Amino acid sequence: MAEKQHLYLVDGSAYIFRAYHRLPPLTNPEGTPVGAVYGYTTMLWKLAQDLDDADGPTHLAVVLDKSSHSFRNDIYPEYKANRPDPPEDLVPQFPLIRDATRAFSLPMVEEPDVEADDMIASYAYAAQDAGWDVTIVSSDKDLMQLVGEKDGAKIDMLDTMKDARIYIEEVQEKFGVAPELVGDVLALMGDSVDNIPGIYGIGPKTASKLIGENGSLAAALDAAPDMKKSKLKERLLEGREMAELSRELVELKSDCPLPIAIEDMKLDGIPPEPLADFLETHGFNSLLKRLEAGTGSPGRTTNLNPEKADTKGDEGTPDGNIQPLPEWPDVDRSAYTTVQTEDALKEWIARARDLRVVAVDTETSSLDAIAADLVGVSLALGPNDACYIPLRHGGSDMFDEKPEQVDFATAIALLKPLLEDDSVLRIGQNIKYDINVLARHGIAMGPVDDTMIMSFDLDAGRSQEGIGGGHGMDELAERHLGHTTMKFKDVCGTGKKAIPFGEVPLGKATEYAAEDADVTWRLHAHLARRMPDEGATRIYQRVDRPLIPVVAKMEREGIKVDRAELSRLSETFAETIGRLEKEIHKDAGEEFTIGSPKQLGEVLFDKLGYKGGKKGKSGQNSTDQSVLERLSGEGHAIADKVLEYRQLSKLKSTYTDALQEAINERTGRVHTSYSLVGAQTGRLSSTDPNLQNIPIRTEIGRQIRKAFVPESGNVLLAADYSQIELRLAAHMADVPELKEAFEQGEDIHSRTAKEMYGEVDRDTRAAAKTINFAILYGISRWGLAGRLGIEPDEAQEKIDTYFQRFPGIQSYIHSTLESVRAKGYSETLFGRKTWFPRINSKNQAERQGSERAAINAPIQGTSADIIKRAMARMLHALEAEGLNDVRMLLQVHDELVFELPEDDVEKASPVIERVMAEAAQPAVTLDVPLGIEIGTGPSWDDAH
DNA sequence: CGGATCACG
DNA sequence: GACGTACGTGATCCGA
Repeated sequence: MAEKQHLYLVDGSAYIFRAYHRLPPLTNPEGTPVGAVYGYTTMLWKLAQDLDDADGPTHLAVVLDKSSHSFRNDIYPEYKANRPDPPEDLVPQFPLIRDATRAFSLPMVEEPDVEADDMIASYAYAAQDAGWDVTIVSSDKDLMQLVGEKDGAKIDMLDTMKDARIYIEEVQEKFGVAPELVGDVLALMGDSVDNIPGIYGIGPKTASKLIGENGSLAAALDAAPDMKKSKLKERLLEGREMAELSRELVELKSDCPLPIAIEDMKLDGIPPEPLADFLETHGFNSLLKRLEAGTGSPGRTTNLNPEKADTKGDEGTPDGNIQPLPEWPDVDRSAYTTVQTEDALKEWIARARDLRVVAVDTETSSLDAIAADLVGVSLALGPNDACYIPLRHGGSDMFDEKPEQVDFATAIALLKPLLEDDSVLRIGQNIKYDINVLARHGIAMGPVDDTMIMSFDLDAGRSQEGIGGGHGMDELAERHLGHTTMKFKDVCGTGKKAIPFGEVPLGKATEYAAEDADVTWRLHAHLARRMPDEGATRIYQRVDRPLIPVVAKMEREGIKVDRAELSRLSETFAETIGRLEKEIHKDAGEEFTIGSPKQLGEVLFDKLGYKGGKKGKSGQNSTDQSVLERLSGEGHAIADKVLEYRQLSKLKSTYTDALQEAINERTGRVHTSYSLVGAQTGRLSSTDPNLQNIPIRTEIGRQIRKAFVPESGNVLLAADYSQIELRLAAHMADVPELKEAFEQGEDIHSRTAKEMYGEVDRDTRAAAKTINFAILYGISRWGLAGRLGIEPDEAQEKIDTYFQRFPGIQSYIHSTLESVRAKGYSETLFGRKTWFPRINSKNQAERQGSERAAINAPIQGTSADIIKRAMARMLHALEAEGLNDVRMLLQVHDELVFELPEDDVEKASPVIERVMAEAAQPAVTLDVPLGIEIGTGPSWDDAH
C-alpha cells in the first residue's frame, strides 16, 4: 500500500506576527532584530523533525503574503485599512523569513493580488482532491473554514505555539457551528483587525447563535423581517448589505492557479549546508550546535540534493538585512576611470553637477586631516560609475617620472565650484575629514551627507565592535552591501614597509580610491532609504547633520598651548618622579618597575606581606587607587609614594609630554579630532589628542589647564551647563520637588539632602550628591554602599527613601526599562535611539549592565543632543550680532570653550548663554531652566 | 593586543 | 543558587 501523502502548508506571514509578540526582541550579531525570525526558524525545525512521524509531513511548503494589496481591496477599499504599520523592529525581519525558508530549502509560494489564505485554500483543496491529508500550520480563524474531511482525506490545522491540533470538534467549539459555516459567522461578527465590517452590534456569541439556528447567513438574514421587534432585528435589517459584503470578503478564493505542483513540495531531507550558514549568520547557536552534532537535526540530512542546495539566498546579500537592489551591478573595480586630463575632469564635474548628487573621497598623506596633504580625489556618480583624480602622485625617489595628472591648482579651481554648489549634495564617509582637507585649499563645501553618521543614527549600539563603533566603511560595506572592500594596508602595506598613498601606482590607487567613493554612494542610497522608516531622520537632520561643518571648523581652529610651560612642567614632574622612584625602591628593598601593576602587586602583597584586596580578571591583586589609599590609611608610606608616582607619571606621559608632541607645526596649535559616532549615547568623543579629559580635579593637574591659552589680546571663555543631567532627570522623570528646586535656583544636592534627611549639613549634602548621581547611572545597593561606605542594607534603605520622596524617578526607571526591553532601544527627548541588544540577555551580569546603561542613555543622550543643537546654532547667532572674531574651540560634554578678543566678552557672553539656555527649543520645552555658568580668563583654568 | 589604571563629564 | 555590581569616553603602560 502506498504511503499516505500529507501536505503541510505553513502560513508564514501570520506566524511571524505572533512570534514577534511572543518572543523577546533578540538581535543577531549584526544587531538586526531577529526574535520573530528565530521563532519561525524553530517552528520550521520542529515541523521538519516530524518528517518520519505517522502524522508528519511528507510534503511541505511555506505560503507568504506577497503584497499588501489583494482583490479584496477592489471589493472593499476599507479592507485591512485600519491595520497599523508593523512595528519598526519587525520590518527588517520580513525579508529574513524568506532567507530562513530558503535555508531549509523549502518551496515558497508568494502570489500577487491574492492573500496567503487564498493560496492555502487553493492548495489545501487541490491536495485533498488528490486524496492527500493536509495540515495548515496556522491558527488564523479565517482558515478554520477549510477544516474537514472529504473522501477520507482530511484537512486540519496545527497551532505550533500552543502545540494544538485543530479539527472539526475544535472549530465547532470555538464558533458553535461546523467549519463550513464559519465564514457565515465571521461575516456577521466582522473582524476589527482586518476591518471587515460585519453587522454593528453583533459579536461572536450572537453571530454563532443566529447561524446555528438558521443554518446559514442567507437564512438568518431572510428570517429577520419575521422576528419580533428588537434591537437585533433592526440591526439585521439595516446591516444586510454589510453582512453580504463581509461574506464576500471572508470567502477564501480556492481556485487560484498553483505556481508549484504539490508533488514538487516533497520533503525529503534538509540539505545541512545552507541551513548551517543561515544559523551561523544570525547567531542561532543552539540550533547550529544541534545541526552540527547531528542530534535532533531537522528532517533527513542525508540526501544532499544539489539543486535544492543552490536555492539558498540571493548572491551578494548574505545578510538579508536588505532586499538586493537588482539595478546595482556588483562592485567592479575594473570599471573605474583614472582622470588624468583637464577635459576628462571637466566632463566628470559636468555630469556631477547635472546629477546633483556625488560621492566624494579624498586621499591624503596622513590620517590627521589638519596636517594631511591632499594626494588625490575620487568621485562616484552611481554604482561602478566612479573615478580617481590623482593630483600629487609620484615625485619621490622611487618615481623618476611623475605620472600624467591634472595640474594641482587647475584641478582645485575646477573642483571648487562643484564642491561649493549649494544645489549639489556631496556624500562622504566621515566627510568631516574631507571638509577639513579641502578647506586648506580654499574649498568651503556646501551641503553634505555622511554615511557614517547616518549609520550611527540608525544603528547606534547595535554593533558590539569597538573601533569605529561599527560604522566604519569596511564594516558597512560588508554588512549592507555584502561587499568586501580593498583594505588600505593591501594598497600601501603596513609598518616599516608602508608607502605613502602618493606613491601607489595609479592603477591600484584608482581601484582603491574610486571603490571607496563607489561604496559610499551605494551605502548612502541604502541608508537614506532606511532612515524615514526607522525613525532616524529627525535626529540626523535636526541635530547631527548640521553639526558636521561646525565640528569641522572647531577642529581646524585648534587651541593654543604654551609649549614652554608644558616643558617646564614635564621637567618638574620628572624630578619628583625620579626622587619617588628611588624612595619606593628603597622601601621595597629592591628595584622593580613601579609602572607594572604585576610587579607592584608582587612587592606589596607577596614580599611586604600587606593585605590584598580585590582581584582582577587575571586573578592578579589589584593595586588601583582605592587599594593604595586603604594601605596608606593603614600607615604604609610606600602606598602614598606610589600614588604620587602614579599621578605624576600619568600627567607627564599623557599630558605634558604628549601635548607638546601634538602641536601642529604649521598652525602652532593643538587640533583634536572629534568623533560624532564615538559614544553610543550620542556624545562626541575626542582623540589625537583627547582634549576632553584634561585634568581639573586636583591642584597639580590644573597646572596643565593653565597651559591652554588664548592668542594675545584674546581671552578664553568657558561656558558650561550646570547640572544638566540632573535637570533633565527632573524633567524626564517629572519630579516636582527637583523641578521646583531648579526653578528657584536652589542647590540641588542640598535640596535632595533636605528631602531625604530632613536636615542639610556637609555630610548629608555629600551623601545626597552621591545618591543623585547613582540614580543617573542606574543604581544598585552594593554600588551605593561602596561609594557611601555603608552596608548594602543601609544603602537599600537610602534608595527606598529616595524613591519614596521622588516616586517619579522610580516610575521613570521602570517605564524606561519596560520600553527598552520591548523595543530594543532607548530614546532621547529628540528621538535619538540607542540600541541595547543585550537587554534581555540570560546572563544576569550582562543584562543588568545593559539595564544600567539603558537608564542612563536617555539622559546622557538628551544632554548631548542639547549641547549639539547649541553648537550648531552658535556661530550663526554670534555672527548675527556682528561677533565675527569669536571662535568656538572645544566641547567637553557640558562645556564649550571659546577664544575671543577681550573687547568682545561683554557682548558675546549673553549671546552664548542664550543660545545654550534655549538650545532645546523649539523642538522640546523643558519644565526646568537650563543654567549656564560662564567664566573668562587668560587660561582655560582661569576661565573656570 | 588585552588588561590595568586613571584622566575627564 | 551563583553571579558581581554606577553611566559614558581615550591614552598610556606593561607583558604576553
